[in-house]
Amino acid sequence: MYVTQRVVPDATVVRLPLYLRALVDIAAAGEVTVSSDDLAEAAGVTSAKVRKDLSYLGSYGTRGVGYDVAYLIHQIRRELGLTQDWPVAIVGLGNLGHALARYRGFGERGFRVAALLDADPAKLGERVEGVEVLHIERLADLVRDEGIAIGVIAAPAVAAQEVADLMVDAGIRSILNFAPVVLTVPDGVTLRKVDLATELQVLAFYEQRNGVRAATSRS
Amino acid sequence: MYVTQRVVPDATVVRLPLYLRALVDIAAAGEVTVSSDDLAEAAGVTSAKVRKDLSYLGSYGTRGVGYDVAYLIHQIRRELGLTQDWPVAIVGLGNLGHALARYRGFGERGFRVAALLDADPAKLGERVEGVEVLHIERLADLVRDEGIAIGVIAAPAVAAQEVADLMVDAGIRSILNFAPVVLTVPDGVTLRKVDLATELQVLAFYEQRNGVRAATSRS
DNA sequence: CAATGTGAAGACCTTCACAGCC
DNA sequence: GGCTGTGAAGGTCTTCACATTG
Repeated sequence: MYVTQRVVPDATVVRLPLYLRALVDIAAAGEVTVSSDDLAEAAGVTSAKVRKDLSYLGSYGTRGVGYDVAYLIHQIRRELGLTQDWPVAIVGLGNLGHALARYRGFGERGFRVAALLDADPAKLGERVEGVEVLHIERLADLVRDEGIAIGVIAAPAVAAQEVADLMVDAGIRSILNFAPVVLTVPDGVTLRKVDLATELQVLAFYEQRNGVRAATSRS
Repeated sequence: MYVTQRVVPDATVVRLPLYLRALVDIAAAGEVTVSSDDLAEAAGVTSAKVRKDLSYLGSYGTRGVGYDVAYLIHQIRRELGLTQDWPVAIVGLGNLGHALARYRGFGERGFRVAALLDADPAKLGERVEGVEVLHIERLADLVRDEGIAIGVIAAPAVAAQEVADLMVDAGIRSILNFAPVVLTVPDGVTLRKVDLATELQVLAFYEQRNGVRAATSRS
């Protein structure tokens, strides 16, 4: 058992998907190499940040030339673990769960919606994009049979912690939570959250601050 | 009055909604005062962070006692600009746009969905939660008539920049973008983004880095 | 005595600026 | 000459630790 040593900073990790998307666009435009300046522009960051971030992955650029687009795409995919398919389970098929189940962006990026689960008997049996909605108690089976490693919580806030516990018990170690509630998970489980109302509240703060009097912008 | 220039750090701003939600729960549980320790636990952060964050708003606590829950809720609401209602426009009524339009969490937190817009004639006229879907060209009128200050982009990636431009032209200065693309807006416009596929890619990174333990039977 | 409020220290992240290499 | 890769500097955020206060 070895302790994982951080090589890539967290701040860099969240930008890698951004670079990846920009690079895919650049490749589609027929470019073979790209400079840190151009990639920075496409990703909406500074060129110093691009160079620093990419330097954590290794020395994949060529001085005086730039980065080989196809090679860099490959390296970032490898670093993000996107050379394999990740089966995902979505729990909770209300409005948001349905939208997520139908979202094409997941499949396009290698995340296959392998299971849809709900606790409400009225929702069972329905098919969304060809995947049948099963009862939540089937989760552990599906994790084992489908190799599910990532769970998405789209359940109501009151049920979210219970769903998280079930996911952890079933062996899931990566959870994306959309419920507006603070979840507790054991060490070794990675938890990220997307909080829609919070995003609007943060916008309201800056709107109010800027609205009172013209001020500097944030982005 | 405002002799001191009070600057709330960005990192603190994004936590204020978290504290607010925790405080509302605590108030509902009948608690009158709360310590930084308890609030930290409820919000999933450290108590030092809570005290530091709240100190940017002013000295609202009482040493030896804690914070008055109702008063703190009021102060955070005021700081976030949540003492007023914020009319929101959602542009793009695909899967995600529909889900957002039906999401109750917005209304509960003072964000009223005042307008639904799309460019696709096939979608016009439909009503979601009582709000009619109108053509995107009506945006400027609605911003003026409804006082819309916040725009939500749920349009396809290829249309997102165009939508952002229309929003800016219409006078919107706060934008929440769900399209997986980098947007450019002028100074003075606040832009935040929610990128669903990116969240999963970040999870995949940590899932991979934490080592593929033999917990699942992937072939 | 309990718990806040806050300087100071430390960790982390960003930006600068330029040496090094193609 | 052009552009990467990276130490160093500069900022921002977090954590510590304790003086201060009710």
